[in-house]
Amino acid sequence: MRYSQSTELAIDSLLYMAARPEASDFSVEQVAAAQEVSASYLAKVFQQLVKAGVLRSHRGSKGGYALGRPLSLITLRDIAVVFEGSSPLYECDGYARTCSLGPKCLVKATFDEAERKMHEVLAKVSLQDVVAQAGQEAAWTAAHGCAPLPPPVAVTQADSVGQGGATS
Amino acid sequence: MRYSQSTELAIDSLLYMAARPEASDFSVEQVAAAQEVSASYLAKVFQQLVKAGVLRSHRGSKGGYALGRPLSLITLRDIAVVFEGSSPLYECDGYARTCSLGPKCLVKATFDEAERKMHEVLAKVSLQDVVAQAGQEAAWTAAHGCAPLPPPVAVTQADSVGQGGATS
DNA sequence: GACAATTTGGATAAGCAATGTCCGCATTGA
DNA sequence: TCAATGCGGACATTGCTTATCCAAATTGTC
Ligand code: SF4
Ligand code: SF4
Repeated sequence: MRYSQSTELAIDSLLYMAARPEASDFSVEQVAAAQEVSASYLAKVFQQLVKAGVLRSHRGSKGGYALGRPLSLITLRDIAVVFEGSSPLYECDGYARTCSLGPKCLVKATFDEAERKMHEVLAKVSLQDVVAQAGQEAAWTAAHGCAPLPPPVAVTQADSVGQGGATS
Repeated sequence: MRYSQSTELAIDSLLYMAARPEASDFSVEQVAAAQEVSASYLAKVFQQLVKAGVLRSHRGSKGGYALGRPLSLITLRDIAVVFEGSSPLYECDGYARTCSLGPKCLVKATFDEAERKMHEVLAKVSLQDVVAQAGQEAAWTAAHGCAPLPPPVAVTQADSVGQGGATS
């Protein structure tokens, strides 16, 4: 059991956009390049986020994606449920087969409670909390000489290089 | 994201054995028949439980499986980790790619905390708790005329209220 | 209005882990 | 010895996730 890559990619992408409050429309291409994933795939992820209301899309030329709500109203839980679904993690399959215990069963009740507690934690942290903490972190790491995030809003031109043999 | 069928099958099977404390060795065939699954598959599940110490196996003629520990020392968490693994649900893939934040990142920290809380709940409930609650449940449902579990040995013989008619 | 940029949705392939089965071997009690 | 049983490996099947491509729709700009 593991969170899908789509969930992690969505969070990182939203965080990328959240860290650049000045820009209003991000193209899939731009974000995909920053996250080092294919635009094809990220496009699908964004579509799901639009359907969920987390992103707003703007079609046509000069179009792109923007956050659909204030940062403080987008929690980690909101993003997770888009890709992981909201049906219970523990399905209680045996109930349909051999077991005649139902929702009253302590097994099912415990797993549901565990899942609820998990969601409770995720719902308490919004993207705003994350960027705020990242900002403090940035100040700390800057004092030690490492770059905490790809430089904000500084990416404009100067990307005519880069496509050569990357690895090895 | 969902718990694997193996996890649910394991729990139901262990519960089946736990409800019959007199029998000491259960063959795969017997349990598989009760759970209405193939013996082939259940055998694989049991092998993993043996490796984890939850079950003890007894090879050879008259062999079978028995619980490896007292009921009170087998928690739902113990069973879950056998099939779901213990690595974090949120892998933080972007960390390896583009993100330079690490374990200090609030995203990762929050998901880890959520998972920890979840495990905390699961670790608090043992098989003993489940069978005890099922016993109480049995008394309650018996008064209403339904069969809560395939009649184990621990049922009071005081009242024989129409246990005959099984479902069609 | 033509054009370019961009999202949308469908179709679909590739990859991978979970599911499910089979069979020969090892072990053990009778 | 023999039968019953678990063990472990190999394998087939299935379904979901990942990933790509393309035609269509939309929209700003010239
Ligand atoms: S035991 Fe509890 S969890 Fe397992 S099948 Fe019966 S009801 Fe569902
Ligand atoms: S943002 Fe946090 S979670 Fe996402 S990759 Fe960077 S460190 Fe891992």
